[in-house]
Amino acid sequence: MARYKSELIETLTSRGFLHQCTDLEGLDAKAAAGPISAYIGFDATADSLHVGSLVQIMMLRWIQKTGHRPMPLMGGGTTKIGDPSGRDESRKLLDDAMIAANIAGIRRCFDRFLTFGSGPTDAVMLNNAVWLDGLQYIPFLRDVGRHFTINRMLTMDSVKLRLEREQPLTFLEFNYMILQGYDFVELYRRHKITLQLGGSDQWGNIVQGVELGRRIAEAELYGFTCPLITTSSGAKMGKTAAGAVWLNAERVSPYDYYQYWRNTEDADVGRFLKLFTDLPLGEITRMEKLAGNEINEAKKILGFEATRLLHGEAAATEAAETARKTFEQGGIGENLPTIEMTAADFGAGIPAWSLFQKAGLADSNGEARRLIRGGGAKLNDQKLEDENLNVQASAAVNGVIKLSAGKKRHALVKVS
RNA sequence: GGAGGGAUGGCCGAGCGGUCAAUGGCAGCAGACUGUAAAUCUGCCGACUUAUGUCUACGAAGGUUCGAAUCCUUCUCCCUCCA
Repeated sequence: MARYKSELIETLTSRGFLHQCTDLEGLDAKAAAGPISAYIGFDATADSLHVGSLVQIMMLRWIQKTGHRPMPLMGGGTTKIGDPSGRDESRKLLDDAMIAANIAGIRRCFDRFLTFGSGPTDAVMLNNAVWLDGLQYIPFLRDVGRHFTINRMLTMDSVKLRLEREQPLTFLEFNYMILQGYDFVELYRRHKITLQLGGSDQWGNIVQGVELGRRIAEAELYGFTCPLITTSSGAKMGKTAAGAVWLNAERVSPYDYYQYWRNTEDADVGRFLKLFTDLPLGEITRMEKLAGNEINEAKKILGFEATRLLHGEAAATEAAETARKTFEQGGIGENLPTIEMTAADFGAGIPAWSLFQKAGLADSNGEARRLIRGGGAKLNDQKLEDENLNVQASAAVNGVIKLSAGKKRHALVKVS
């Protein structure tokens, strides 16, 4: 059945991770012959990764699960430059302290998905600042710069698109791909890394690295990219009303994370199960066949599994349970966002719109009013007709007032 | 160095002396339909306890005017062309 010799390539291809590879057969043979080390570069532009990076993280996870060594590379050095790929404007430059803090935050995300350590297949987190910061300009130009032609660089999409749109591209950013290519060679020399993975937008940069390795280190390097993951309706992964879906629990709670996956579009369920969970393919194939209402069961599994990977079994169970109570029983789930108030805070009563604002279901009082006027607000599951309704502390049932904005957004007010 | 063009709400983009809290589109929120989906249709979409009210806002600071996003001056940043 298997089309490939190595478990690694068989897994990655059958689960939908393959977009392009520099030499799929060669890589397959190498992976079948013994453990290899592979890396993916991550920018240190925020203190957490988000769902947009999850495909890459899952690739590293499979690297490890199939007996190889995953090496997440932090762009401590390259973050000071900014990748021009896919953007018209230059990135803001970050200073060292911020980058260090970001790297520490990102490390916590990785801990969930990879096993770190010093064993042969244990992950090690690397930072390209180690070799980039002390780089000497003239030697670098002579050793590395000579292998890059401007002619070639101008044809790279990241550069070409910027120029075609007549957007400025600074020399600083122009150097990004050279440094990324150089990273690969350094990683080969230092850690015997022979495979770079990345998103499809990194293809050009990856190929540069593979070629540079062949030229200056006689290394046989491989590049492998995964497709840019979008939803079936074309939206990029990981963007919601509230902003990016971060992997950090402080930014996005396990419950919200669960809900994010629970609300996946029908057409994406199978694909996402393959990409974002560890479930066996056979099981996923079975779930993909579910149609109509039944596909919701598959979405619950997707939500649970994705949350379990990131936040652990207990948090996933709790999130699923909260969702079940809230949506299927119309009751009160424990994990809903909650604010605390005392009976004294209520005084003679608080207007309904104010309560919605305080509970975080509306950004401003005006928005809360509009929500109620538009008929989208509920208090203890009763539709609110009057935005000025005076809510007393006694409105609490078992010490809790449940507020709802629409069908999906709920919050609790605990009255003590 | 010289000559032009531009900077408008989360984004794109109209407006070019009053009727402008500012047309449109996108995004977002809510309602209907459903399955906590998608698509579609409808409403909302600066803030203020809502008020034919006040305040803040059209790059920044001044000025002209009864009145300025719109006119003038200076400044900042960006782009294009010439040298």
